[in-house]
Amino acid sequence: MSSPTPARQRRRPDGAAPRVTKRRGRTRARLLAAAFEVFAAKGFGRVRIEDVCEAAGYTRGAFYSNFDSLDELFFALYDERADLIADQVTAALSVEGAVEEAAGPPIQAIIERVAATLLLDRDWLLVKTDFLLYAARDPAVADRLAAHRDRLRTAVEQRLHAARAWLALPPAIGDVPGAARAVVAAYDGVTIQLLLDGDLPAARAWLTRLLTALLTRARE
Amino acid sequence: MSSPTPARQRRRPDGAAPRVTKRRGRTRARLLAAAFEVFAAKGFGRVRIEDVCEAAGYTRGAFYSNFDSLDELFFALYDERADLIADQVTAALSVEGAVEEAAGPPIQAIIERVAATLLLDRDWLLVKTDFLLYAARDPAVADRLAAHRDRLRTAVEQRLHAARAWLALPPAIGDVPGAARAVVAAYDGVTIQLLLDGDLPAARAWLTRLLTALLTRARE
DNA sequence: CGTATCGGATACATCTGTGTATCGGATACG
DNA sequence: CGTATCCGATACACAGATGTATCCGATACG
Repeated sequence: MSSPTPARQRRRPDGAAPRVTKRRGRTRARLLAAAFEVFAAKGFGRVRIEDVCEAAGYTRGAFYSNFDSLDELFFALYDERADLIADQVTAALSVEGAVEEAAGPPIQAIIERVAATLLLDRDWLLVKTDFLLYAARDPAVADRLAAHRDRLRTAVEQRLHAARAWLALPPAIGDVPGAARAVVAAYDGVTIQLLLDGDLPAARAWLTRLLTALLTRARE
Repeated sequence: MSSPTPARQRRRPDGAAPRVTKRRGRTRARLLAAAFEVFAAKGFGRVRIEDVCEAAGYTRGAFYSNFDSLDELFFALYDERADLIADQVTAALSVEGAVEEAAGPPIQAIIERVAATLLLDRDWLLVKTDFLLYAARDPAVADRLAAHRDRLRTAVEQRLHAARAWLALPPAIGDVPGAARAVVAAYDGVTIQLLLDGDLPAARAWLTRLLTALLTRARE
């Protein structure tokens, strides 16, 4: 939706536009879907190009017709999914979506919604963490990842901002931007735990507790 | 120190003890040290056996004489460093070491010490996260990693337990074991941020704020 | 429906990394 | 100081993955 990856076109000596596609889009999508499965299952470092092709039901010819390298596929996959997730989170946290929240202090509702929205799919966390480690060793990739994190953080921040009248943040957290960063940190921390034990409901419950401690003050 | 990896010995047809070593220990140590550098720099998935040997100043003969596979080296490296870190943290958080803390509420002192002790070396975080991703896809490895995390969490928990008289935990955190888990989660969350931006002082400061919010109540 | 272009399959050349067998220098020990 | 054992170096055979050149069926378009 946002920052769409431009559809890669085959090299052409002249600048003429290629006759373009339809079958192409399908195979590209299938390759990306298969790549997600394979990357999640085996980890980026253990994936061979042929693994992806086999999972998608193609041979390497299809791959090289659509991508130049496994890195390029990996990046395209990350961009696609990251945008998807960011859109979902933004929508789920948009103030419009909160009309049914009636009058009561919405902080708890925000917390529940954040915990339910951010922690969806362990496979995505696996791929995302692979990407994180790539980024940690390559500044250019780090910028790309930071952009995605900024989207998430901003979505949280705006939601908190809309509810600032009901907020009583702990002094150590300070203001709304700090609170948004704290939410991201808690999310990251719980992610690690979820990657290790695979217990999604427990991770959600634990994230809820952490967020409650980070975003609310004990009754004065 | 604890759970030392048994020194691997070359296969012998008979059960006789080999004449044993001294040069061997040195090269093994050098290989492990070089492996740490290489793994941190390139990531587990991109490291070739020869990379480690070259960094250590040996050829592959030395490697195969000491290890059976890159995995075995990686595990040995992780065990070695994880034990080292766990010992350091345990020592730094031991109640004995806290005698100079006078009378004042020691919670803040504990927080400072945890933040300073846990966040030491970005390279270690890189290797540890590589190991985490390995563990996330292999339950047997996950157990090994969980053992290390349990050591850290227990060290924190005991320290908090010793200071429980001064503790006023937020209701969402509950008891001391919960607080120890929260500390680990905050540490994990800040780790991700540090991996991305490489700003160690900022990470320490941010961890301090998070821990303050998680471990203390606003004045009633 | 005919045809020009496209997209994926196939086959091949190459490269990189691995594992093993063997050799010669180093080290422990009498 | 001599010698038996050990340990790392070297060379080689092999397996697996990559990238490319080419071919043929599929698809868009007139």
